[in-house]
Amino acid sequence: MQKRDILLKIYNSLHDYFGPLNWWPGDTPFEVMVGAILTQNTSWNNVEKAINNLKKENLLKPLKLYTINQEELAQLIKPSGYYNIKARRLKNFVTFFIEDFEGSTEKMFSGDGGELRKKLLNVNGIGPETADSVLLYAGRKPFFVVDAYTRRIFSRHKLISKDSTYYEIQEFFIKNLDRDVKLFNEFHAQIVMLGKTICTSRNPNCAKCPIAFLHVIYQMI
DNA sequence: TGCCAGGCCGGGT
DNA sequence: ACCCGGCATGGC
Repeated sequence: MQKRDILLKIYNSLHDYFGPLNWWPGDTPFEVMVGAILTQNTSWNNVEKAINNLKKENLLKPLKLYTINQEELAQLIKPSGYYNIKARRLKNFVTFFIEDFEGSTEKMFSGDGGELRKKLLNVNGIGPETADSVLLYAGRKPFFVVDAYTRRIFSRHKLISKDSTYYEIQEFFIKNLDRDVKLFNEFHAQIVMLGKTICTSRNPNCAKCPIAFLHVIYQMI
């Protein structure tokens, strides 16, 4: 069986099992980008609290976050953890967003995303996963997002090596899938859903994966 | 009750 | 080029 067919089968199984997930949770592309920074190594549940604090104060807008005092911002996003660092990272990103694109997502995402990705990685506090999340979920550009769940699940099932780099894992998916925004969007969401609901344990013997998913994996190896 | 969550940076080898 | 400590709240 080809890698390509394996991946597609896994995707179809997950999609059948969980149903369409319609990611990313967020009302606007700007909210998606803020969420992408706040969720770094943090559960989404905590991020929602921080985002709600910002919404409640009507601060979830580029210019508001551009002008707000960083210490005040830190207090508001406290529930999301690492709040001092994340306040600084949000400031860095919003400054970039305002000064390079006038706070316009249309301007920001006008290209194919290749140049933008490099610029995003130049913003202190934005690494490869956050950059790809921004590109895929806020900008609808076909960049596959790799996260801890992706690495854990796919290496545990021997589909990638345990110590592959971010880019090696990303290559594995991009090379073996059609470069399609909708597919990349839904696939990553399904992987996170799988990890969140039944596979959060780091125990390598974890056997709580959904039957449909396991069936596909064990059929191949 | 300790362990973990949708990473990333900076300093040290 | 890796490796590692630090960052921090809330849920189970």
